[in-house]
Amino acid sequence: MSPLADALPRQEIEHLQLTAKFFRGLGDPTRLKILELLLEREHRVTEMVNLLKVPQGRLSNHLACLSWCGYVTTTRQGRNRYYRVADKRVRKILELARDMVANNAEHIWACTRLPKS
Amino acid sequence: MSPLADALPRQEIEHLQLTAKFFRGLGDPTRLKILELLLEREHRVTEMVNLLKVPQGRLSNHLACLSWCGYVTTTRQGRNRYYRVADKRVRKILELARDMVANNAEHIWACTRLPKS
DNA sequence: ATATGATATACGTATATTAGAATGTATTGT
DNA sequence: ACAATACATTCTAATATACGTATATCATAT
Repeated sequence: MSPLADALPRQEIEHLQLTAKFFRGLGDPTRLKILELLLEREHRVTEMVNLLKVPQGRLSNHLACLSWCGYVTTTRQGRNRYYRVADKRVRKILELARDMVANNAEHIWACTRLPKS
Repeated sequence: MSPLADALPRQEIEHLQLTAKFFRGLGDPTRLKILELLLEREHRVTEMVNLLKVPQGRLSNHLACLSWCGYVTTTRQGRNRYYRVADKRVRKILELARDMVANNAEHIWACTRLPKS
């Protein structure tokens, strides 16, 4: 049962849940770094594994997450799969966030409320 | 130990973690709805409790989260506290997200990978 | 057909986040 | 001072998410 179920129609709740899920796609440092790499140019999985030094399986999971959320698209070429940023809006969102975070760094860092980490 | 610690300088990792935390602030439907309300006009806590029908304590927690992340600011007037959106960039981020989600709704919804819910 | 390279998926566990409920702190009115 | 109103904080249990590791798939080369 959604916490908003008493106040809002189901359709609106679902849309909010969807958007929340969408943003959680950006809520992980590894995925953000992947997007930074892909904003420069497309990459294969192995390239990113080498650059980020994270286990391949985990990277694939993160890539799947980004893909589901619509941040990246892929094409296959032989046994390689190329990932690239799906949309110009991704860059815009990240730039806006970067600016806002720059103004707030210490504050966010100090936050010990709901998001613990 | 951060998963990126082998590949990136500490400062960059911290910035990524900060940005991730910032986005997780938007990763909850209740907080998104709060922001929608506040994009129309400022609100007191009790007003939002009435509109959203969530327990006051929980709403305060979400508001604290939004405040730490820099999405909202507050002022006190007597025993009321008024919340408002802190920055025009908040609206922009949410609009970009709304557009992207509209294009991807079924896809995001179907995602059963990392973010389980 | 088999082996190899490249990528994807699954599962158990640790940790992070949210909900639920109760309690605490200011501020105003009487 | 006392009660009432408005809001914030804290604790615990339930749920969600990321990690670590192992394994599976898929395309190509031999």
